[in-house]
Amino acid sequence: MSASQPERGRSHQPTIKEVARLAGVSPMTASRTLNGGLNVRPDLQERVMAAVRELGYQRNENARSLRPGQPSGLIGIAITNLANPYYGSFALGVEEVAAEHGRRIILGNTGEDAGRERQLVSDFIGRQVDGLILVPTSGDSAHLRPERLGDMPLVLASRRVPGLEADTVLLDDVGGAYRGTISLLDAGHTRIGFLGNRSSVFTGERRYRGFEQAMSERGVAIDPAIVARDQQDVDAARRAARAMLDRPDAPTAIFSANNRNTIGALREIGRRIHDGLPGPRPSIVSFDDFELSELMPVPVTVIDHDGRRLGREAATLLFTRLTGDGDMPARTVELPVTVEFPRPGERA
Amino acid sequence: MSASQPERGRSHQPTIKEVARLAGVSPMTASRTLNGGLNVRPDLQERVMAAVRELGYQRNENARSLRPGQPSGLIGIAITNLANPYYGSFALGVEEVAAEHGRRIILGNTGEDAGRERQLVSDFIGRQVDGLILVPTSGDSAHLRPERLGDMPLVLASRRVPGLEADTVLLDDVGGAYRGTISLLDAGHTRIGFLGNRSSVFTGERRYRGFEQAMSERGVAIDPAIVARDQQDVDAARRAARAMLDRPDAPTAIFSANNRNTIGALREIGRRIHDGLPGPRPSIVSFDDFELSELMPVPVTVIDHDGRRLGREAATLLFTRLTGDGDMPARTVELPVTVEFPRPGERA
DNA sequence: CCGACTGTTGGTAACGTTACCAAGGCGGGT
DNA sequence: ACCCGCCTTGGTAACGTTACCAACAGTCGG
Repeated sequence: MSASQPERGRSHQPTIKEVARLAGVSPMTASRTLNGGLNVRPDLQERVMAAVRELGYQRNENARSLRPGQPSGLIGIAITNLANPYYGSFALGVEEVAAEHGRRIILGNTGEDAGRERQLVSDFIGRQVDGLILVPTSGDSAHLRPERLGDMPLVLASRRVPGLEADTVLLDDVGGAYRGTISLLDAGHTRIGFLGNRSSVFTGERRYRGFEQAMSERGVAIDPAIVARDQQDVDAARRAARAMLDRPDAPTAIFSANNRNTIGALREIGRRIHDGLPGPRPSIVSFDDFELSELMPVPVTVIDHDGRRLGREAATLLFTRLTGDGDMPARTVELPVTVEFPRPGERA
Repeated sequence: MSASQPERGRSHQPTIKEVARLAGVSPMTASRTLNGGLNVRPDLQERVMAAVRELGYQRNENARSLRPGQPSGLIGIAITNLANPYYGSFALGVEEVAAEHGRRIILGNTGEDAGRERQLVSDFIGRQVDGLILVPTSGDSAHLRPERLGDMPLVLASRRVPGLEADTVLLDDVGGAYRGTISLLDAGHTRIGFLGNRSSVFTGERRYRGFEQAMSERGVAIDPAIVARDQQDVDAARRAARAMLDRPDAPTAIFSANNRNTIGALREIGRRIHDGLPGPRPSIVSFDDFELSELMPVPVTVIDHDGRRLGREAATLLFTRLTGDGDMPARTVELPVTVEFPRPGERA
């Protein structure tokens, strides 16, 4: 699987020397023209530009960045799961800000695999990226330590890495989960189930903490029997929801800490309604928005957040560090989330 | 917005010369070791590898690809809208296959802007990408002509570019739309509305054609009054659906040619149900899947397709061309779509 | 014991670009 | 008229890497 297969020869990209020859000037004059034309006679500039157009010349950025001090103009991004629409938006936000700064992004998908993350980071460094933005996996993170990264600027998104000081953009997971849970308590629910990720997942831990805070603040006990924190996919979430709802003391509301769990829970609820099973039709609070939540057969409150904005903030942090003092202390930006209640009356 | 701000100095990446010095060999021996170690004494290889580990050496891929004939190992991708989950999956598919071939992807978002696409392609070429994969915009495409691209391998995805011969991966838009429409006709519907894109959009045209084919085959007339082909976003789709459903001769079913139109139509239907408005509760056929379609208040048939697979096919076409004969004629792969009916009984 | 061949190593040059320096031309001030 | 300084131009070298060639050591067959 290496890159050693025979490659077809590009039909030859013109170089600056050929441009210079065609324009009848030295490569230096052509280079200066292409870099703003400082101290180049206007008529020569025109000849150079004409030659550029005629040959379809495109500067070789790789060769350019070879010279010391020249940035490559590339930003490396590693994301845990590009198929997740939220991270697609995130990548878009980063791409936009990068483009505004004349940079491009190299993108890799880790699939939550720390080994793949290490490999990607290493490759990015080999391509001389100007900085790294990553949604870190929860595995081994030795490859992100300062002694390995040198002073390569690094921004973490969505999650922190234990023991690593770096610029970070996060959501207000705790606050969002707290407010979502409070809304259930305000509506009179006292038996609330929880679906989420295990505590080793950074956001899983934070969202559970927000849930816990709200419950304890209102003096409502958390029943471990209706807390399920180990679902990674929709089917597991559905099974966990089923187990909860099959209980005689089934919850009247469910807090779901992420999109996968919400979909699973709603599938299970849909099945029960269709099959005419008895038991509560639990309200849902879902961390992560999804479209048409207002058309669900039970009221769904969503805790919404903006992946694109998270990406933009991450890129902004990176460029601030890139253009400013590299030794400033690590900063953390925590983006607000919004709690959107079911539109009144739009639900039965 | 150029890259001319002061950059912080990287703390110096070690070079192969430093590795060689530390290992007590020449740079050539170090280079050979790193490239497979052919004809290098094992003990020297070990010294080199030890030096690599000690210095944390990472080969500079940009310098490497400067030598003629060396591929850069980069694939350029331009996508119209990364925030669209379908294209996120597409990018993931490309990334996976690229990674299997030891390549990385540079990703740009065009936002349906032909000028931006031109800029991205030009930049990708400047970075010496080994190939291009794009979801083309519908604007001017002069920058994609062979005389501009040389023999840079190019794969188009989702859409063709008029007058341009290139490897292409498409969905079976016509067949999917045909089968979806047939399913409505089979269910006894004769008054079917259409929501989609204008005919200048490649998929918009193809999906309408499939719809048309099914209708004419069954001898059912298409009423232009309930055909709306100019909606780009959810709100416009909702307004178009509303106009149709407000008519005395409202359709009893709607064919929606894409996700945005489906969401808009369903929002409008949800509103009417909630407000208790009279009129039909139209069944929907939706080109593009979405989660929880089975929980909608009206039966939804989805025409499903796999963005990741489309991405994998696109990348496969590219690598076939890259490793094989560059002059083989352009190929087109048309991926099948699946028509998923509402799960029987799961709907009222 | 010699020649040929194989295996191993290193020097040189080149990829495309631009920073640095040197040199030439021109204008203005004295 | 002369000199100084600025504007303009081009030559050279260097960035990190590796292909090519040359050189040398060791081995084997005759």
